[in-house]
Amino acid sequence: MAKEKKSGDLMETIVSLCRRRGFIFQSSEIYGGLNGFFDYGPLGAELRKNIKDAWWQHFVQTREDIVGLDASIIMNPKVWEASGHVGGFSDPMVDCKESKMRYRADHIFFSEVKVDGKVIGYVSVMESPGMEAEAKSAAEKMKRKQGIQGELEALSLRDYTEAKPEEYALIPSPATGIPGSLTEPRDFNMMFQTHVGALRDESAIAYLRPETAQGIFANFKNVTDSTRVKIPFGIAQIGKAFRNEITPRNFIFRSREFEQMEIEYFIDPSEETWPKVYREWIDNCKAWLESIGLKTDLLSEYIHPEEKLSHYSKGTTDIMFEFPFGVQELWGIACRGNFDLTQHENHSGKSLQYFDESNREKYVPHVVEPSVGVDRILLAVLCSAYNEDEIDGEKRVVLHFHPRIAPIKAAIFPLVKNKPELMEKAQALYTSLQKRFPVFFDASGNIGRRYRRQDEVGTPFGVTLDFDTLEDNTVTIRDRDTTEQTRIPISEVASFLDRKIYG
RNA sequence: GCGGGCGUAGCUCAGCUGGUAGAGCGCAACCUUGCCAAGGUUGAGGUCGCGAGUUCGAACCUCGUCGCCCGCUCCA
Repeated sequence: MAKEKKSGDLMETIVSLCRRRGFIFQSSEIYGGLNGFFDYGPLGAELRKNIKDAWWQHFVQTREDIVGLDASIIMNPKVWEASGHVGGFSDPMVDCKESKMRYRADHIFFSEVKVDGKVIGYVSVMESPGMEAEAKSAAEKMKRKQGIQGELEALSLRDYTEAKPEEYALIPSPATGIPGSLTEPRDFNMMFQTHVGALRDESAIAYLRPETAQGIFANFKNVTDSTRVKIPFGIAQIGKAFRNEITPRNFIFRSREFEQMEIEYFIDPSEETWPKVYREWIDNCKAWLESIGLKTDLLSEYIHPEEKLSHYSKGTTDIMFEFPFGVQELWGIACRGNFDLTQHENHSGKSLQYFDESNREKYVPHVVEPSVGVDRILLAVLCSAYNEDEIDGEKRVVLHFHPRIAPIKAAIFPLVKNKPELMEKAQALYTSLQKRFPVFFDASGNIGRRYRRQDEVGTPFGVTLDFDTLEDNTVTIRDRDTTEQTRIPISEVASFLDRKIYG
């Protein structure tokens, strides 16, 4: 839920930095770009990979109860019928021709106004807790205005998707009250379509997946048959998903091609189990976000109100992040019951039951689903890390990335360029470190400038070789955040970095 | 998609009432430099988002298109 807006300036600054230093570019920019698609540059690609690796390591490789999966992007279209995406993954929209507002059709409610069985007009209201009362008072006002006596019948509110074509001209817009100013509902299916095989007819239609979750559900049986997982267990997946969003916005926050990191954590169906697991997952996800360096005070939780939940959902909580453009969803943790597996049972005709040895019971497992976007995390990481401070009165731009996810771990600097012994030694250190860490070598310009250049891309350490190095084989390590320097033997640089990065 | 604003070098911008482009920063090379964007010299980089039209002539006017920002909407 977007709350108050802050200045967009910070966002623009970050977008500009991303472009300038090679984190993120607009897709196919030389051809004018394409709305809702982005390319990750050299530093962005590293950062992205580090985020995914950190996630995979935390949630898959270091856990005994979660296994990985990498499903195909295009699947049998029946998967999307079962999941409800073919029928329901669209938002019918209506525009108000007078007020220029756009609404989701199922957010507008309307009713005919009847007095003594005679229709005297229509009222419409926006979906809200008090919409019944609001509609009733509008109906009464209409009755008074038309000077009609008699008994006002109870209103029957329906949403705008249920309006009959002949009613479009009669229903007023909630914004203006003028009948007929709304357009008819128009469908926006958000799935990208393609064709599989040479024929381009109806039978060949397929979709780019709009979420990775269904790849997990569709493989539930494969995983339980081929591994020895026991409930509770999870299946994790990182992969691209595609949604033809009506309005991609806020840089990479909502794009048309994005990457998800999802887990379906399967549990027994008892009423006691899910609330506990649900809470554990919320805490676990927050802990991971903090472990990659997101500022705790920018995180919050949003619990979806019960009346907004889908019929099958027992609860959903979003971990929110305070972006420069508002507080927005970062990570959704949803308790989806056994809806998805049951749907796939029904549509595929295959049993997706699980036999629980512990109580000799057969059931379709329930699921808790933590789902997060790589690109959203990356944006949150950038926003959280970005800072401007001052060093000796000079402004500095710095990205305070956690060393674990920083694209470059350390930069190697010979203090000056015109001393061949220094250059040689620095080169040798660089070459040896390169085998273990992404490191960067820079000998151009004065040392201060080189420090600043690395600050701006979030390199946590600067290793400088100076004249003492030639005497005693020590180097200085300069800390990005404090700018303080410590001197250590050149032979200990690798283990120093290892400790700082992996703890 | 609808409405409003915008689009000149990597960045920030200048460019008079139409006469085919400039600055600062950044970048590269060299010199200098014993630790936080120093100094000097040289240099690279723009068919003014793209495409049409008007005009003798368009960065500047008109239309279209693409993209960006804001609102409606969206939720990983």
